[in-house]
Amino acid sequence: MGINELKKIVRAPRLSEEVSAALEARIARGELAPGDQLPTEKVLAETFGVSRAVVREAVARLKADGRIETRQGAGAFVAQAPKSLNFRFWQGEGPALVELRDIFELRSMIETAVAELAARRRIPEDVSAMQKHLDAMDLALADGSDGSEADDDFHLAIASATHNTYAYRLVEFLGRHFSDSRRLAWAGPGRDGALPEEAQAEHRALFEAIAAGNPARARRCAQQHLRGAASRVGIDLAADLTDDAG
Amino acid sequence: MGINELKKIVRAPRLSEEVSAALEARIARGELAPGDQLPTEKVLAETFGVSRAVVREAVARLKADGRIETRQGAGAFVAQAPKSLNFRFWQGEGPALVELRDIFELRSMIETAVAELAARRRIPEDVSAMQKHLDAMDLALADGSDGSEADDDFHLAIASATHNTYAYRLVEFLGRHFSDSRRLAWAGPGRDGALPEEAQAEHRALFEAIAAGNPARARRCAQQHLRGAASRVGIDLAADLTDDAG
DNA sequence: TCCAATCAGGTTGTCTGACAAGTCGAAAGC
DNA sequence: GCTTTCGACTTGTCAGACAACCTGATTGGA
Repeated sequence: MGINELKKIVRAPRLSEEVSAALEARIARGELAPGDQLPTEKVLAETFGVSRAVVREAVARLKADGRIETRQGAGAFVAQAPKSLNFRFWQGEGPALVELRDIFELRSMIETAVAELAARRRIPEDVSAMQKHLDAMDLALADGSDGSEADDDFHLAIASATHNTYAYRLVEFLGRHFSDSRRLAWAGPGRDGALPEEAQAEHRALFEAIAAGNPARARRCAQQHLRGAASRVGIDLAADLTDDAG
Repeated sequence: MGINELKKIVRAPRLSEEVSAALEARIARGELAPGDQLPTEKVLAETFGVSRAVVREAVARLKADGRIETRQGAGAFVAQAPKSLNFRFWQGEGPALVELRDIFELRSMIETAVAELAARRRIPEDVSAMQKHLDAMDLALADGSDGSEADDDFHLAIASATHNTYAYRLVEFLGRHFSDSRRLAWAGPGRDGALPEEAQAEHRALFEAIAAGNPARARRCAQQHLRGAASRVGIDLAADLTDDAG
């Protein structure tokens, strides 16, 4: 019922967000299939009890997400194939452990390949950039501050060394979703343990393999690092991943 | 009416897109650093010579992308680290040919890892699903029809065999943006040549490696298949990718 | 002097009404 | 029967107004 939805939306924090979320839900639920035409902005405004301006902002958001397309004079339609990938890793509390494992695994798949490619393609500028972020992490380790940002930058520098724009963007994308767990690994359970030091050792090994231009070793180091990172948040990645791939 | 037809072809520029692109460029160029406050909507509207509604839509888009954040009463600010969930490959028509190599390369990186994982995890149901799509491609090959859909399904079946939701979704996403070039490989330049047959041979080798549960061979087959696919559209992936990774 | 409450100006969020630009189907004319 | 024209409809844009909210400065008292 539209009325019940309306009641919830009245005087809610961000009207346009509520509307876009409601439309998104309809699409996800299959009520609006790809190719279907959305109700007109006028109808939507009346349905949700908001002005057309709010509806337009909600539509603009979905359009930016690639979920719908609009044609002036014709209407708005559910997009056939979204042009952007929306990994909704978790909403609300946190990810299930199974999902976390999948994510770490995907990350491992990609970053090992990235490390390998970086070892082939890196130029001196890439190496010095990596070195810089590695030093920053050393520093953070020494004074006990948060090195998760340098950690991020280090991995991005590796991705940058592939000289492949899309690989870089994918790593960047995945890294954003990992900022929480990465920060956890820095400031989390192992404050008194040697967890960050362990990670840093892995970082250094990975760095040296890439700097030395050894693709196979870079791959192995990246794999080991990702396994370590996973284990540091309580996930065993090596369960059925024997190391015959290196 | 020649002019009007031309106008039809060249999509009319949306004002809000121009504004958002301009703002995005400013951010990318560093004129607006993370944390900086954007000019007010009023100023932006005057600057670009558009109404505030257009500016708001442009801002809404950047907000949806996570590039900026707004606080009612305070202003709009460049996001510290974009935390968008969107991985947008390109906006508009499609990638430039120069970028195609990067994309094929990324695809190769991912699908080789996917094939390897699929070889470890596949269960009988996965194998029969792959077999089904392989047969469909054989059929399409025999009667000369379009097998690109079965081709898609085959690769998705492999991704599904990893039993990793996110890996599947990533392959699905990449595949969608590759439908054009894949169709090209089927119905394109090699109508009289043996290109589809060549691809099918690669498919079969890949299938058998996964079905046999041989991760290393699956990886090699996937890599060879992607290289073949790239070469079929005129891209040489093996330029600096020696095969010491298998 | 220091601190807290208050106030004023500015900024985003929303509403309303209007017109321009474009689409689509049906009626009108040949 | 076919093409053209027209009109209703939809999205895109504009303008002005008010509400909700934030921020910094002022003001008042301790």
